[in-house]
Amino acid sequence: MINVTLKDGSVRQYEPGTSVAQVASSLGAGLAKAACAGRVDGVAVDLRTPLEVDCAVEICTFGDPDGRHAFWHTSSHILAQAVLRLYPQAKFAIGPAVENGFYYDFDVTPAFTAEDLAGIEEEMKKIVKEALPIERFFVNAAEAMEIFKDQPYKQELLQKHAAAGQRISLYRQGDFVDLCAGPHLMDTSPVRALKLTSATGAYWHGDSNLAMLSRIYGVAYPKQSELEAYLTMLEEAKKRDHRKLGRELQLFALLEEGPGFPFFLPNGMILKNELLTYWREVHKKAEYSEISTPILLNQQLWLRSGHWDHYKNNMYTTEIDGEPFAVKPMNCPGGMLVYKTQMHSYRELPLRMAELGLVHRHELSGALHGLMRVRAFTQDDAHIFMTREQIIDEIMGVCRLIDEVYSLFGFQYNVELSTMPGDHMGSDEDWEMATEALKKAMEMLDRPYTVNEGDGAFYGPKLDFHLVDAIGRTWQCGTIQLDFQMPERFDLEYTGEDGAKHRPAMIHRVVYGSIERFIGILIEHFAGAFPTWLAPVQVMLVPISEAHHAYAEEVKQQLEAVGIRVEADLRNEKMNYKIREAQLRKIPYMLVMGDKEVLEKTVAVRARKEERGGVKSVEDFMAATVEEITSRAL
RNA sequence: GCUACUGUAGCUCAGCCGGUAGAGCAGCUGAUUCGUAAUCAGCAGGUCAGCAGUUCAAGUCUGCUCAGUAGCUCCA
Repeated sequence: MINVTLKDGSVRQYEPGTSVAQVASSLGAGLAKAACAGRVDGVAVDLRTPLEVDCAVEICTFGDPDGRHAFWHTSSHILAQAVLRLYPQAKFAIGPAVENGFYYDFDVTPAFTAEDLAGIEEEMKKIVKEALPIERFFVNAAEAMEIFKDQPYKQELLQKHAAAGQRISLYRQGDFVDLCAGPHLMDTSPVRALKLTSATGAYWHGDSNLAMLSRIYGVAYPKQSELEAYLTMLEEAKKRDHRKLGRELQLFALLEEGPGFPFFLPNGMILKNELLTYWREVHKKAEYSEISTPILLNQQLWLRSGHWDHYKNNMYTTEIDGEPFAVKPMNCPGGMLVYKTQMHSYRELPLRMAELGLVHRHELSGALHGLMRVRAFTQDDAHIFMTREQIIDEIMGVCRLIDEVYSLFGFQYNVELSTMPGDHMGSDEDWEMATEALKKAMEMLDRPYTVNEGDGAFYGPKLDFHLVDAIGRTWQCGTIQLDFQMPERFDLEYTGEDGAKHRPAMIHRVVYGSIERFIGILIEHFAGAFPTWLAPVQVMLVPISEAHHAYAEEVKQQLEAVGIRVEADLRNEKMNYKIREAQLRKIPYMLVMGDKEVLEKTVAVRARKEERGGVKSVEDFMAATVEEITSRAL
């Protein structure tokens, strides 16, 4: 007998070969049929995995990651089965569960379009109704090749297994058999609420040199109400889309005349300038100096920096007096030249030079996305030149700076360490040393991070800071890159204590990342209702009728005198109309003024934050608002 | 760049089987002077993304180009 320790700690005995599902069903009616997968000793397993040794078993449901995986994976098989029934000529690639649902890739001609989805969805619902048992079985490589003789993509996948001499795991549900490691549900019936969300293209193996397949995405839940909740969440997310809000709040514009080149409107410019003012304050405190370098520089410089060899495809070029020039895609080479304009002593190090540099990169047209992905953007860059001994301290200093800035906005973030890519400059030893330095700094700060192998910049490894936005997407913003290559290429030097010349080490780093992307994320994070210090208009004055205009003008001058951004709505409109409009513009405060206020020299405050509302003296309102703005309260 | 889709007034959208463009909001003018999310009336707004083609006739059909959307690839 095998001893099985259950989730609650109790121990039961089962015959060898009993499956996790049988354990589950012995624990209570319905469990085995529910949308669930099993875990044995904390490892996700298929429910029918036989128990062979003493173990701890827990049963997971749709609510946890393993349960979802099994549920969505089975959903993708149902999708494939439906496609097999309706499009027998389709070739099957792969169909995994993903973060929010599942997909399956097919090779069909013509490619699937959105119109095809309804029919496939209907067929899927039939398969769910049929409650087909899902059966797992194993074959050898030759048998598998026979089963998939008409499926070139499956055959390609099988070749790896065949070489390794492995037995091949297959799943069958009714007339459909797929190559799959599982886990899956026991049968197709729990997939009650499903929806196919889109039909798109996707490269085979994610490689843009290979064939483009037709991918169908879907979501599925055990209950209709859960599906509806998910769809509602998507609708809510749409409402805070920065492209929509950017237009409505007149923050920025993206016009056909400049694809990927954003225009900042007056309101957006206020927001941007507030961010930059704060940025300069923080950097001054952290002992950075500020420089500015040209946008256009001679091609010779880009050859020297390595950008011409490694980044040419993304660079805009032109010619001046017969000489080739390029628009800068990065600020570093300019920064190197600034360093070289003078001799440097070890006494000056670490030398921190910041630059709000406008860079241009030719991104693929299909990659552009509002302010999040553009072709011209301002990096809040800085280059730190230092001795090797100072590296760890400087990295930690930048980490703390990034944390301080992100915290101000209430952002969560996670950190990734990206290591040496295939296309890189410099020796393996330098890369090793640089990577270790980044790791060491993170360990000393006791910050968690994940490793992203081979994703570093061509000149050095990096720590990437990913902000988590309002709907759970992550965006790469801050980055810290340690670089031994540029100082070498540009022959940078400093004079050491010993009077000899030494090579400084260098860090590239950004905090916001790009001002444009950061603004995009801020818009979605706050759904356009910015904290008062960032709001383009902080206070709207709403006189009830013309008789109160003079008082409104008077209050306006008082507020302006202390630096509050205020507008008076003196249009010939009803108060309700003015309030509605100010509300839609997401202005933090509305001051309503009628006979009563004029007489008492007060204002009736309608505030976005409840606690700031009520009737107040102008002085009290001003003092509280100035405090809120200067403290940059959320 | 690739796959699929979309493009009509500043914005949101209608426009059937091809017969020569329509609404609401915003804007302008006038009336109205009002207590916490839309006062009423009138006026003005469009080379139907662009360029070709089919047709007696194209917003509508076809092709190409441009731009956008969802993904893929790439990335701050």
